[in-house]
Amino acid sequence: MSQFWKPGTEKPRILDDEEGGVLFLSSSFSSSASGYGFANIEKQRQRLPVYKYRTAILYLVETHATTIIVGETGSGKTTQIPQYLKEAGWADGGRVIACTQPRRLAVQAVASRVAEEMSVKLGEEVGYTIRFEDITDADATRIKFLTDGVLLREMMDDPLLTKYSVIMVDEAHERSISTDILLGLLKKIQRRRPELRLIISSATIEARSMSDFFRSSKKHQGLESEDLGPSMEPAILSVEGRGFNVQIHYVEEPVQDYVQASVSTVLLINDQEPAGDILVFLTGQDDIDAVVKMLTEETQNSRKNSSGLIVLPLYSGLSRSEQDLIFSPTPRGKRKVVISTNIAETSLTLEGIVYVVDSGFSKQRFYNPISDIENLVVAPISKASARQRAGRAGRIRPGKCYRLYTEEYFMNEMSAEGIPEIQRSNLVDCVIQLKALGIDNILGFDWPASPSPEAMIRALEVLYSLGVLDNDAKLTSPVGFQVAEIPLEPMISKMILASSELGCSEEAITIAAVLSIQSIWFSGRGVQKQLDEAKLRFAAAEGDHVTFLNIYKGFLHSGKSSQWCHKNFINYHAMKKVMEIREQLRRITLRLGIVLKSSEGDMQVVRKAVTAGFFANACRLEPFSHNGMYKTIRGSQEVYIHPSSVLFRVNPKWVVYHSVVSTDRQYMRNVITIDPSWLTEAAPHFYQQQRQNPM
DNA sequence: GAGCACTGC
Repeated sequence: MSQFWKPGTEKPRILDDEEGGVLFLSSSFSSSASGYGFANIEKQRQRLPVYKYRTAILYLVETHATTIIVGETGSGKTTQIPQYLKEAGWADGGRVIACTQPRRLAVQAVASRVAEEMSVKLGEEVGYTIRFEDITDADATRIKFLTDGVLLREMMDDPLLTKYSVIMVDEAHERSISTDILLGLLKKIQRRRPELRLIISSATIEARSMSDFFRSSKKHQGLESEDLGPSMEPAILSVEGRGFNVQIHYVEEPVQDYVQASVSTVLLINDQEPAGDILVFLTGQDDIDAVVKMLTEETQNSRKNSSGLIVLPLYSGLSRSEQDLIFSPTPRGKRKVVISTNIAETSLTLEGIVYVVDSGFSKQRFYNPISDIENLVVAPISKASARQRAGRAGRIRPGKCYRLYTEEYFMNEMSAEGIPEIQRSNLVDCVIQLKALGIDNILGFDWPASPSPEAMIRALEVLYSLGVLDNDAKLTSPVGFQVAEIPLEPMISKMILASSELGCSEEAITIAAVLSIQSIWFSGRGVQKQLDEAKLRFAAAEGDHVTFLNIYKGFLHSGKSSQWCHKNFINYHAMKKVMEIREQLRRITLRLGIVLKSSEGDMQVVRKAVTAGFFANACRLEPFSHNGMYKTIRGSQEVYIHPSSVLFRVNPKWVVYHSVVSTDRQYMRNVITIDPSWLTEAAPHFYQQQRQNPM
């Protein structure tokens, strides 16, 4: 192990490689103090790296329709730029400055921070909107933070987003589906509203390609070069961050087994490096549990330094209390080692990390439009992710990042950016959203990154079979518009609409709410057996959906008690979320004129309603199958009932599923028994067509 | 016999 590492080249900053084409403005643009009160906060604000670009930013926004700001974390761009814009008058005359984030937590955190800096009450001049929470005042709010998903929803009522003068899209480098749709739509809006200003902000963006995207609107616009109005040429500005230097180490030879290599590297750091916590990036729970186990054994068996290690796993499936351990301060003389998934790359920030070990891999979603199945596979990360991971070591002082791959691999083989989510996903949600916004030519939509035509066509097919789109691929009335209005997967929305006619809409919105969250079960480690036993208490012969109804009934009966949840291995926070979504759905369905009605225990109509939404996911048990193999009716794909389902090992002949998870096999999650005659009833042409053209 | 991470009127 001693010659295992070679020190990487000393680099002044992590983000120095190949950000070609980024304009770095000279300090001659630096502005002076703005003269706003509250000396302490004002001083703090002035110390942020973004401050010296204040005048430059305002100048660029004034003169360019789109400004692209490349800035590392800690530059202060998210909190400061909206304030600069407001100070410069962009919120005068009742106009609003918007700033979008991909995550709810970030929206709340940033909004509170800005309200505090401006000494205003949150929800007045500064507000935020996320699902279930609108902390804004229609008359008073001038700076509004929101998730990009909420802004997309706002476009359904106000397609040109007329109340906003400037829209800042933050974290654009993450390239989430919502961000990409939003960018495509904002570019369209810009042609109709030349006065609208866009700021695209991002950490390690391929600024050039984003700029190309916004520039190309010019050619569509024909003659527009009157002297008035902003330049359509996007401006690019780079702002440095405030992180500390992170020294990069590479392995000399490719590692065979990154699990083993992570363990050795952690022990090596612990042996040879001064105090400071370690963060290890692996791919998933399996890897993580393996490394935790190996390190824990090492700690217990060794009389050496490694006894000072506190080893903690981190992934989203952990319970709240297990996650809280991560944030407790490291005791003196000890060293914390956090073994994490990608969750620590963007969603969670750990303080006190000085060393990062990067396996070079993460689990990523890939969608196969032919089989219509999303796969979760271990894949190499991008350079942008590698930098992001390394940056986690430089938050409190200079740190080190140990990459479990060679420098040659990083330089020559690692791709610069990850594949945008929109090219790795099922597009049903995305297509219906665009249709609802009046975008008829989906295939011709101007995307920052185009999804594959196959995926697009598959989405159109599914929506057509649901009766959401007509022969001309236009939204049907009323079903199409109603499905688009309900903020759920279209198949779930269709189930709700069908339930209205079947007289079980109360049950349907409960099922819809449960299917919309990850899991309602308590996910602790080492409680598997108790969890299985608890599940049996609610299990229904019809399947998981009916089981959810039993749980919901029990929860209500207990007075929504957290102890009841605890006793039954149900996640109380998840149940609270179910109640919130259900309440939202209740309001929406009432607005759509759906009468809420319970089937009073008749589960046959409930199963019919599920079938009406999910007929495309119908499966039949293979005759003579001894291992529970099913085949999908639509594509003859081999699938199995997931072990978490109440129908696991029961293997009824006909089922529909909610989703498939794909590991070594394709597992159906959330399964319900059906009668095959309901399929032709629910979707006659879909199943007729299937018979004629078996796929 | 098994789960990357987010998110929505």
